[in-house]
Amino acid sequence: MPEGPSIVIAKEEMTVFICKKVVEATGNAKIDMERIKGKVLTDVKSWGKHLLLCFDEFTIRIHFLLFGSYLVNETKSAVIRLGLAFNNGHINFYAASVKILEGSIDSHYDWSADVMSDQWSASKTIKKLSMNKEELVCDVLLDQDIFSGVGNIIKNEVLFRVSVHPNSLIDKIPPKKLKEITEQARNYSFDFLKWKKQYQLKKQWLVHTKKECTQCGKSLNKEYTGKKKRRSFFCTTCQKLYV
DNA sequence: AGTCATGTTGACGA
DNA sequence: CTCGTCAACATGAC
Repeated sequence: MPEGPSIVIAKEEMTVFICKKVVEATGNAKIDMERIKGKVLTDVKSWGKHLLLCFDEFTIRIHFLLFGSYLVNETKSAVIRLGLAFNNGHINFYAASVKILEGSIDSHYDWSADVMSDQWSASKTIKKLSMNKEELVCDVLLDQDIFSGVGNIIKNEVLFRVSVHPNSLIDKIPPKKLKEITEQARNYSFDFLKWKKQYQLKKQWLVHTKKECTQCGKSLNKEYTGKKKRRSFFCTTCQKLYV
């Protein structure tokens, strides 16, 4: 479920409930269910991996972490974290992090950081990169304040696309290359969205979980890289290391 | 059947 | 105070 494009799909599935009143709010989430009951869902938004259910004076923030899931107009035999019933259907969330954000949603998020947002800004992203020169590119791509919505799959695929080694230091990557990384983080995210909708995301992976390089045929490296120690798949021949 | 993973937070100690 | 490390959460794919 987790990466940004998947949250966009979730958001799209839930727009049918906009302007509808919550008839019943249930589940074991540690939030005030009574406060939600009777309120009208005013909008459904997303910021990176956050799914945002907006009401007049507050927003329910859903984060699926690694194992979270949701069902629209369906139910499965699992503990419901949050269940919202409307007159035209219902949503169930499972194993997700649920939090209430007070007041205007704009006060909580920098929309220009979200790679899926129409307010996304390449120039602001590059500015943030210039403030993180001592970091490795594999860490920076996973930094949600810089590339909100990018997850480990997108990280690996983007680095392969632009031929950059995950252990490259931001300071040593040429500006033109940094721009390419930034633009591809967004481009790949939209490809991810398209492929996921066609149920052929995995089929499109060029490095993630792969054994051999799809470009040169040599065997790929699998390492847990950077401060974040997330697994990276890369080709030492095709992906240049900037240090 | 056991291992691992599209993720994040908070506790703890150095 | 800041940094790094680790546990915790919880589910499905292989």
